[in-house]
Amino acid sequence: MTKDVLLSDKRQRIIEAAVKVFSSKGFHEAKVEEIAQIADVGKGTVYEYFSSKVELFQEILRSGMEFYNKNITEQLSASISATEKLKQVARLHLRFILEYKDLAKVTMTEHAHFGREFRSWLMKMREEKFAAIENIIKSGIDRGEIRNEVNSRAAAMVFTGMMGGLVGPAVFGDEGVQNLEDTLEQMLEILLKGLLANP
Amino acid sequence: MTKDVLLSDKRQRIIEAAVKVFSSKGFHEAKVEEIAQIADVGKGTVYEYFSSKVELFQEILRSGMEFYNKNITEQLSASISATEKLKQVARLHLRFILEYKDLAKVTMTEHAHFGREFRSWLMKMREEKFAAIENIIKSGIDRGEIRNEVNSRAAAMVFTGMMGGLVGPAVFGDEGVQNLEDTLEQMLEILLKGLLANP
Amino acid sequence: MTKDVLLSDKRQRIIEAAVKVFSSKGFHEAKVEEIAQIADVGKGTVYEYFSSKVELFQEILRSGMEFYNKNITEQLSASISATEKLKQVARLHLRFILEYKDLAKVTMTEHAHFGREFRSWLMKMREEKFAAIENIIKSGIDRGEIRNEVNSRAAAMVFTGMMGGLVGPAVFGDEGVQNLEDTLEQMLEILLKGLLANP
Amino acid sequence: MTKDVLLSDKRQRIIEAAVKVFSSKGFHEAKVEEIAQIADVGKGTVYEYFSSKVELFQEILRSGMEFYNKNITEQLSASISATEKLKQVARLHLRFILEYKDLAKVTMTEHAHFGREFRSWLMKMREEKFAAIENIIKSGIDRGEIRNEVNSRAAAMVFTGMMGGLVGPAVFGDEGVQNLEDTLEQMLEILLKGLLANP
DNA sequence: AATGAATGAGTCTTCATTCAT
DNA sequence: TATGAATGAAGACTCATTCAT
Repeated sequence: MTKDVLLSDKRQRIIEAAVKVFSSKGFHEAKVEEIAQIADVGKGTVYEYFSSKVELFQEILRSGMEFYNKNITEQLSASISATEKLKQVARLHLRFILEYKDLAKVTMTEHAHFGREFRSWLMKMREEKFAAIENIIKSGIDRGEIRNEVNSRAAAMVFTGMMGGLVGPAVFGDEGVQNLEDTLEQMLEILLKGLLANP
Repeated sequence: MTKDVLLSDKRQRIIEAAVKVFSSKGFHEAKVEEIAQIADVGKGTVYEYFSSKVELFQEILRSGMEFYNKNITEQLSASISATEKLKQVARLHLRFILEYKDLAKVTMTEHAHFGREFRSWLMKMREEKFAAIENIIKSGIDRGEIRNEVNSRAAAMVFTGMMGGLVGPAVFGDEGVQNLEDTLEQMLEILLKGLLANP
Repeated sequence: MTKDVLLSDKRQRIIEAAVKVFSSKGFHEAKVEEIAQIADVGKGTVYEYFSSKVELFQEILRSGMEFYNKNITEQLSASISATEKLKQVARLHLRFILEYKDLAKVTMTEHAHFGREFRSWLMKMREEKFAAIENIIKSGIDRGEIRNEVNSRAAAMVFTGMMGGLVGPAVFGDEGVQNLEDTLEQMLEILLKGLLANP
Repeated sequence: MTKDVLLSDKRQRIIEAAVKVFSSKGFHEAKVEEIAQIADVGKGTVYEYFSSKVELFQEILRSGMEFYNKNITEQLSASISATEKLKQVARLHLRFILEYKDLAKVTMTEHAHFGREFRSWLMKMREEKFAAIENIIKSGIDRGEIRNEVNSRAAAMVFTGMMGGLVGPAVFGDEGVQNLEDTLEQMLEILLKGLLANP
């Protein structure tokens, strides 16, 4: 019992330390030794839990994405209008990113080092998220909420791009961006005006 | 003269090779030796023109941005409506990115390694571009083209984010994204509907 | 009692596992963990019985040599001619090697790692074996069985070398060497023809 | 010119240093850094000439064997009796081993680390040497020099084993073995007495 | 100016050994 | 006694950079 807790504790500490270091330095500048130090474990211990630096990075991405998905999915109300759904997703997304800035940063950086296999997994993940947004929009069109002329793919792209445009600077900027929630509402107002049949 | 030409020829070849390699491998996986080989110069020659690998990377970013700015600025008609200006900027941007995919890729990747100085230069650059967009929108509001209620900063963010959402996959995706120009028009239709006073 | 048995059982299992692993991988490529796994004990347990990997290796050599000596000595008839003794030693040696191939392999490999102390113990062991052969030959000369002109040291060297030439490939070769016993008889025929006064 | 000389000079120095270190410590205990130090080059320079530590070791084996073969082959008189040929090979072998003790030591040690490919090349090499000896013996039998009853394979094995029995201790023994040449003659006397039809 | 051989600082990774349980 | 999680010393290897030619 105690052991299990300790074990996962150590694993968790390594992950958290890695998120910190990867997010501030990027994959290559991150040193395994520094991660170990911050996690307060021996260098070798990192390799007890992860077979390599790459595997540690990928594991962070993997579990980070899952965590994100669970987080968003669980909180998303089921039976509301498409308009409200888009608003909710946007707000949850922003809140998540701000809450887990470092994790978000890791997720957004260089993925050059990985095998084709992992890269295509990553792409698939993104496509799934994109498809979810597109589906919300499609259902909005079906329900007459959103204008008929709207191309769902283009609309989803505006939505995801818009979110990226908002959180990107927030995550990478040295100084904290202020009033993000207000800005988000204003962005949503514009987007929805562009989408809706009867704004 | 001939010499000068040869020299700058070499410098140019190094830059082009570096763009190729940096874009396909990222900064750290790019090897100076490979760049030299592709440029068909000796490894030492790279250091005749650039004091370090980092400086070469930064120079590419620097000149790439200048090139982008000149390219867009020069082609942008002066006396047209805000609506047309936004459309033009979007189209020119897309065309530029597709034309200089590799350069774009380099511009979009990891900047973790650089000193505060360079990073803030990069931020300033982006802010300038952002401000230009915001100014177009402001003038649109002033001229009554764009709705009064629109927050210019939020609108500019939607615009830039939207562009990022469009070209990101185009640049990083393995398979070429089709119909980008069509998609752009549909995205613009949505955005402008959201912005304009009398769409 | 039961405990003692269990303990020595464990010790024995570790030795047997170690022989297997050392013989197939050599000292350095052999991992303590693998030995422990094959012995079906914990990694730490190995260190309950042997103070280090080197000590385990040396213990195998030590006990292996003792085992060999006892094996040969016990089976060697006392009152027979030198000729017959040489034949017997040769046959017993071959049989032992084939029976304990892995152990033999361990005995025959790299001893570079050990302290001077252990290396000289090893040398002493070999010299003793060599001396035993030489004594058989000397007695053969004394009894008129073997030619007067024969140099006993040289003869012993031919004998031991010959045995090495026979079993070396048998132990290290990937494919099992066939007809080793026949070949040994033919080798003995040659050697004895060379040694004996009245072949 | 100068450059070529320098280059091969460095490569040669690395090989010689490696022979020294590999022979005294074995493959695993040999450190690349020590080899570099003894060769008086930087650690990285070793990797300019050899792609890995293993490759360096294999190259030594490869070129060492070739050197040995050339050395023996070139000096071996063509048109002499089988008896004289065996004597000559034995003497040349001994002389070579004593001259290149360290190289010989390397050749005789652990080959566990290598891929199947290299190991079978090594086996082939040995088989060729063995076959050469066997052929000398066969021709001796054909010419009536050597007894009809002699099994050529067994005889070749006695010969090669005998040589191993002589040079092994000479190479690995801490103290120089004396009178090796005398001992060899006495061994040859025994062997030839055992082989020849009319000794 | 151009080159590429030479270099060694810097890192990931392995694994024998320890020690708390 | 038995264990295996934890450790860090040690070492192969990489590659940006230098500098003699």
